[in-house]
Amino acid sequence: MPELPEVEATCQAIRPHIMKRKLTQVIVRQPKLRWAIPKALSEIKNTKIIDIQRRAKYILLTTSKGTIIIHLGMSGRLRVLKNNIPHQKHDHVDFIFNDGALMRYTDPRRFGSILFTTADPLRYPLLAKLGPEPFSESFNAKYLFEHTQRKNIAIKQLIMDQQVVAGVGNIYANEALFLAKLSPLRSSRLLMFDECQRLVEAIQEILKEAIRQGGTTLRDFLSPDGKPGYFVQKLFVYGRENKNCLGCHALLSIIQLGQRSTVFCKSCQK
DNA sequence: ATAATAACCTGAGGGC
DNA sequence: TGCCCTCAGGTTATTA
Repeated sequence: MPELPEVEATCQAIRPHIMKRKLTQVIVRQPKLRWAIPKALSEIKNTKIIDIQRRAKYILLTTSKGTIIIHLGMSGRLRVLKNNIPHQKHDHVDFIFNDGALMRYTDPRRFGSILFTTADPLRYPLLAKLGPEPFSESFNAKYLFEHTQRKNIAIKQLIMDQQVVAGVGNIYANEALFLAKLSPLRSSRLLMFDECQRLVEAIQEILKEAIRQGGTTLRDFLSPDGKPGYFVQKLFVYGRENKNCLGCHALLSIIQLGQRSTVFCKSCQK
């Protein structure tokens, strides 16, 4: 899926097309996503989109009647198209606007979700316990250091925990650890304060650069305007197992860590 | 309470 | 071509 930068890119791309527009109809062809799409969403009509925000990997569409919460899962995608474009196999939901535009949710694996709440979306159970945004002031070395002390797990798994910091997924966890010269296997409790400082900075830098580039292109991520993201050209380790480390030329290792592929340089990352 | 693992799905790609 | 296997941007539920 889309990790934070891809979700951010999605928000930026759909914003000019749907901001302040009137949503006239929501067509749900396949309600079975990660959770069933609530019926209230299909009943929405003539609702203005007031704001488009991102929280962690969630997209929040604020409307005059409540908030639509969208998560793209592993393979989800949102695009804005002209109306009347025929739907294909995995085009599960269409959001139709009064100006003829159509925002289409496509998701082959259906790990994503589309939810709706009339209450504060940040209090919604799935969002309530999320950790700080990586660019917020509360995500800093002291904060991360405290979390490394609380649990004893591999540092990679710690930074992928959405309750520790929101938005870091498998690609950017690998990349950030390379940038910080830290082994993904390091026990969190053994991190020094200055290593936490480095890691915080690495996470921020890698995400910032990825956002600047418009996200990463892998199998099926295209930003909603149809352009691919370009970050893949800048990946140091992800997907480069058994290739040469771009720092020292040693062969990059690949291991499984918490069921996720983990690529790193045994020589550069300690 | 914490940590590992199973589960939810479909499609792509490799080996034979 | 086709079958079988493994793997893929995530996160929750279940088990130990």
